[in-house]
Amino acid sequence: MSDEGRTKGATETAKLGPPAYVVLGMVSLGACSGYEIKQMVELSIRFFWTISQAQIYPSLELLERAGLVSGREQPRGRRARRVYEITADGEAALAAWLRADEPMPFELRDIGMVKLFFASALEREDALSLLEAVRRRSEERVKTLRQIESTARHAEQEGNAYPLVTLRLGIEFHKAMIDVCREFEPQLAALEPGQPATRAP
Amino acid sequence: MSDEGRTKGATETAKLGPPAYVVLGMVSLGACSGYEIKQMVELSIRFFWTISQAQIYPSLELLERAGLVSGREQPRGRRARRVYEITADGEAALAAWLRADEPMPFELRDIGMVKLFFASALEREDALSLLEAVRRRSEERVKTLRQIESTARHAEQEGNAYPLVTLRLGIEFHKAMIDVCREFEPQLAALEPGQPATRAP
DNA sequence: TTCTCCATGTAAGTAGTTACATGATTGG
DNA sequence: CCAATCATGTAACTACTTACATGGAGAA
Repeated sequence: MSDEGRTKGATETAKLGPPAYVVLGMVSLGACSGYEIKQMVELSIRFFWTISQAQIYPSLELLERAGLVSGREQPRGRRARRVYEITADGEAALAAWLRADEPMPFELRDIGMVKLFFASALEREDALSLLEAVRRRSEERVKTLRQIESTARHAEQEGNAYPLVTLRLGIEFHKAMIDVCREFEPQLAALEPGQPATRAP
Repeated sequence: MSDEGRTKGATETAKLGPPAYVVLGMVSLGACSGYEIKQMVELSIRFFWTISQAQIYPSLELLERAGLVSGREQPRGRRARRVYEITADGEAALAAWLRADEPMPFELRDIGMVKLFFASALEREDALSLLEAVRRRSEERVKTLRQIESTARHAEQEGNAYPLVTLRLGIEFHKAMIDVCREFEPQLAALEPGQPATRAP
């Protein structure tokens, strides 16, 4: 516990939640305005973390009060705009969060898998289309992620390989899901048409 | 706001959310009491869906009012206990939900991947331990899931193959994550010690 | 007797979203 | 001039969790 720096920063830092750190991280990567942070999230981490606009502006205020970012008005023409930069304290706080060995639960909430789990309540044909729907969803996702790949490779060339790592993580686990679906589809298809999806005991 | 639902079944069914269908599904698989439903969730779908006890009892009431389950008091000794069975309407509603082609978003919220995405703010050593932590987490998860495998195989032998499908889905996508981590670990380790985790442009 | 499990229920709180509200600027 | 985009802010709401509250039953 580094209770060393006892600017009010340190005390406030303790209560920051993941959304605030996400905002801080995006500012550290060069996102200036709240609007830009939202866009950057949509272009990058949206597949494993989302944040709504309504969370961003309060988070920025919080971070500024804690001294982790500094903001100033920088209107574009007559349109109001506040831009932020990360401070030294902010860099330290971000790194401390990244290093912290708190639990990192893998939180998955997937109605698709839930439905599949209960698919014994369906007839074979319907269960098969459910399985196919789950597969197709992952195929779509892989396609989408592949489209982002060039951006991530570009970031890698510029010295930041981590977006590419998380992208690969996403691509590969959806590919794994596709494989499992493909493995079970023929087995299901082999059952008698019109039968319940379960076999008799 | 509530149009005093006098046509029970159809109108009420429309507003059931995922938690209620999960409860319905568990009753359909033989879970009797609220307590047992909670336990069954913890033993099965907890890795892709969770439900807290505080949601279960209200859901059961809702389902019963909608005629999708029927409950009766069945105390064990002097200990109060209400047991439920799925009704024909309930079976139909469950199947209709499973067949519905609503969107099934794959919702993942993973602080581990978020941290990895921002790992360029760390020095090489710390970034490497983060990557290793993400890998170890998946290794743990695979271990846990393997322990459930026998239960799922047993269910398969008894005619319900779907728990095994979802289990395999979980195992394989975590195995994919482990592979990606193992691929990047040596690359990171190859960088100079003490260097920032990013390479120069 | 005391600990753990069985069993239900609810009040209070958190985290997050959607939707609304406002208005400037740019590009076709 | 109209639509899309840039830009901020907030009120109301939903979904869900945590924690508390209660108490019987079985086993050590």
